[in-house]
Amino acid sequence: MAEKKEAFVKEITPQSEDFSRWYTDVVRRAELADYSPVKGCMVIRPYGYAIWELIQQALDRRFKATGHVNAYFPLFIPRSLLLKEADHVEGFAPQVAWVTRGGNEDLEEPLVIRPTSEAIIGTMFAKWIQSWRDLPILINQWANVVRWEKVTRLFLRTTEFLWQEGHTAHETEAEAEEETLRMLGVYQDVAEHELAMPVFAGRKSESEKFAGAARTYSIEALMKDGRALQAGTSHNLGQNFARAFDIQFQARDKSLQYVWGTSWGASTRLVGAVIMTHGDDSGLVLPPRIAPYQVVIVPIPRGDWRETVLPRARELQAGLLNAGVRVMLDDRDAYTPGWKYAEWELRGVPLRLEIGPKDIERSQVVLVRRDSREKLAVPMDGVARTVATLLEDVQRSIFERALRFREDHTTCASSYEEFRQILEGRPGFVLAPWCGTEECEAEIKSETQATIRNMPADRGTPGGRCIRCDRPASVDVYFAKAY
RNA sequence: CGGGAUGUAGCGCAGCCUGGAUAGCGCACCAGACUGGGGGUCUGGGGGUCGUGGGUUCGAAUCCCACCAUCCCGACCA
Repeated sequence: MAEKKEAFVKEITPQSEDFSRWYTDVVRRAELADYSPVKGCMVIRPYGYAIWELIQQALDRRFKATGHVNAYFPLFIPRSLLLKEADHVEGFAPQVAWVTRGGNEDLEEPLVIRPTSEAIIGTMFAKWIQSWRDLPILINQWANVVRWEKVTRLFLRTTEFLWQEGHTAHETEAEAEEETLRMLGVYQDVAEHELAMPVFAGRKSESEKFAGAARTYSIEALMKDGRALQAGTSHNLGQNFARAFDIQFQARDKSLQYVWGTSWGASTRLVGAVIMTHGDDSGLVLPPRIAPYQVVIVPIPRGDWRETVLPRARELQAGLLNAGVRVMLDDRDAYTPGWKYAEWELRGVPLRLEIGPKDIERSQVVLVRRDSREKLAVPMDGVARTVATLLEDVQRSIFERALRFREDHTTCASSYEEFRQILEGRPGFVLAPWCGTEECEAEIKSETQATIRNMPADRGTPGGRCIRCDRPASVDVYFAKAY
């Protein structure tokens, strides 16, 4: 069995041997991305970008459905604007790239390349908002941002990355909180229903919250190596940026008030999350909803296949396209069928459709699932329906598999000893009570490398005691070693 | 940014220690033929500023210095 598995794939380091290397191998071999000549910056290749586009669409249609509109703000932010919100500057200063020269002259005022756009968007909001009737403002932007990272990894952390950032302004605190949680819910929905990736949604600790936010929420996913990955964040900014950027409106009672803000973002990191949630030793396993090709047709070239098999393959392709399936017909004759099987499995295509002379004789095709490698012969009539059903089944199966994995790797700890043992032996999420102090949080981090990922909203712990200091704890929190 | 490792063809590597003639191997790539239901076979072929810059030397992939890049492990982050 092990030998057989070996035969399926070359060129990829097994996950069990070196997970990091497996990840890099898959990204490069599947042609999702490549290193560029620019330090810390990657090139997203067409296949990887196609995945991103599908994720974008999944997010974007939900943003639109919740009343948001897209806009675009400048890449550059004048230094003085960034400085306006104290926590914000302090948080981002170490990661900011500066532009100090334009053409042959030093700039009067240096520009930062946006690490995020609160400053510039807040400035514009101040101009656009006069009255409560202008509220809420619900804007999203798709953009690139730059954060000067010291250590980079393909998709997970690069100097420049693509994301979306939503920015909203509201009349009341309650509305802002509602918006923050609504968008957190959108992220959770996309993660679970499009990416088939189960996540824990919850609130970040004070030390982990966004620089300048009142409250930060996140969705946290579990990668196959047992480390957690933050996959999306939503911030309630309170009135912090409103005060810093003077975003005021005349309220219904004629008084002058500061708006309540939110911002929320998800990035190309999601592509990395998908890879590490579903991938196996043969390569990528893509959720059908975001797979650039949901089906690959491999014709079996035998004898006069170009006259017999290929036309049928084209008909199948047309039929599937017609049914709204993203399908690729791999009719290259420089490669053998076996080679193509391995190649498209490596690239994570959820379903393979084989058609050869024998199948035509029997009016059938052979379908093979990427997730289970299950092979089944199905009648050629109605194949589009079968494919649609199977795609849904793959989508559901890989979500369930990922969910089982997360459940198997999520444990409750009641003592610090137990807590440490879990993190050593079987990495994953550990749910444990926490007293709420930064001291305990920091000590746990330095002693175990685990950080607080987030705090589930629905988990109070009456009578719980902090895992670290044994003082009464108010909340259960998810700890994990994280990316 | 600290600790460690590695840079030789698209990818993976050998050669370096002990300097010497035309820098090799596997895979990939190109041409053709035979093939084809789980990474085919044969024949022929193309491709290298040996990471970059300096130095030592009659001579450097090989020795020395600096820089750069990538990976791994830590501190910071989406």
